[in-house]
Amino acid sequence: MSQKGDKTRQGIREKAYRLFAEKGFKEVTMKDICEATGLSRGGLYRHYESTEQIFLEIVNGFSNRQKSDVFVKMEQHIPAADILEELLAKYESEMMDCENSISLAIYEFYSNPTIGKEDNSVKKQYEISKEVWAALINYGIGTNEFQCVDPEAVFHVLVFAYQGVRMYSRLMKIDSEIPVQIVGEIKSLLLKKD
Amino acid sequence: MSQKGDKTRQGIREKAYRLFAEKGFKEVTMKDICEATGLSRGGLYRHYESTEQIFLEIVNGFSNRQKSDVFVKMEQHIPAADILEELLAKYESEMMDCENSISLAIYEFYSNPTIGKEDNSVKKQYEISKEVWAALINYGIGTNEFQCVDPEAVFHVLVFAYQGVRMYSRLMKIDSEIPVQIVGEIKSLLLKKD
DNA sequence: TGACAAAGCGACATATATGTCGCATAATGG
DNA sequence: CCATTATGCGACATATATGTCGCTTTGTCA
Repeated sequence: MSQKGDKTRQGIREKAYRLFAEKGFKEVTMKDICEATGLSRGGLYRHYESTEQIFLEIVNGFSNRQKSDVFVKMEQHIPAADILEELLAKYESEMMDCENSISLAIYEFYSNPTIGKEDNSVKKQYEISKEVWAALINYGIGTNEFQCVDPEAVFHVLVFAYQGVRMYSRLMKIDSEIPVQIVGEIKSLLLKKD
Repeated sequence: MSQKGDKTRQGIREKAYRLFAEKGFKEVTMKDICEATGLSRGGLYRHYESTEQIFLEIVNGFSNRQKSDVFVKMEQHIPAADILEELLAKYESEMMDCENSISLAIYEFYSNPTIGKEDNSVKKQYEISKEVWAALINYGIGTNEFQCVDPEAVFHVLVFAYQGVRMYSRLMKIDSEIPVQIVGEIKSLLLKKD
């Protein structure tokens, strides 16, 4: 039952992801996605009825993946420092992956008064992200690897300041060392000196 | 000669500014600006031929104003701490002024591959901003009010991290204390303890 | 105040995106 | 293998934004 449809939808999401990350949400049209996937208009509309729907399915997808990743590693008793390292690396690679990151598209999507006003998927993603970080930090405090810090504060610095820095340095086309510094500061904020 | 035209153009820029700040760059159409100003299509096109042109004129306008403001105050030998306070307050009020700030629209404008690719106005604005901050910080170091810090680093933290935090806290609809904390940290980074 | 220029108007042609529909083709399961 | 359903196609109607143009109205200045 419908294996091909699933594959097509996944292909659509993958192609659309790159488009959203490169151009932002509003800049991407159904026609663009048609061209990227090789589907015709009718073919695409068969699976998704709007860019909004595609976007939301992408966004919801990867916050859930992130969540399970970290929780699985904590259950395997992998050192908190290692999980932290990996999570930061994932942020890093996501940002580097495309000319511009998907984060801005998410911001654009959510801040736009005409779209996604009653939708709370992005807020939900934020809650999930916060939950993941809080769990990791508390876990690290439990294993005596991390200092006693406020998980929420660390999360805010990371997600907000770090991504803000990334965005703006890319905007200004600066090879700024600031993002690297911030990652370093987050680590030193968390990790116990020994 | 042409006083009315100047006044109309200024009105267009003022109305358009609010639209860009609220909705981002791409979301604003010439028709929107018509409605906001009360002008007809033909009337608007008489003055500006695209939203891009209007946007650039706005952006170029206010970085130049900021520059002269700070330099005038330094010439009047106003204490560096006071100028700093005022500049931070201006950032703050600009961010609070609209539902969303113009900063995002600037980012959107510049990062969009299809627009403003060869234009360097935004980069120029960045250079001007950096120049202003560097001058202020060096001035404060000269008057022995500020500690010896790297002006560029402070600027980056301010513009990048601060605005990133602002953006994301608004995105997530959080009444975060982080922006306030960051301003506090910038001040303590700069000001000498006495 | 009258002539000329500037500003403003709205209909029109053009371009592009959306969303739909009947039909064609390909996959699936009995 | 055939019937049925899922998938894919492209033309079409609709909607919205752009940019133009001839005409009217309003300023401006000699």
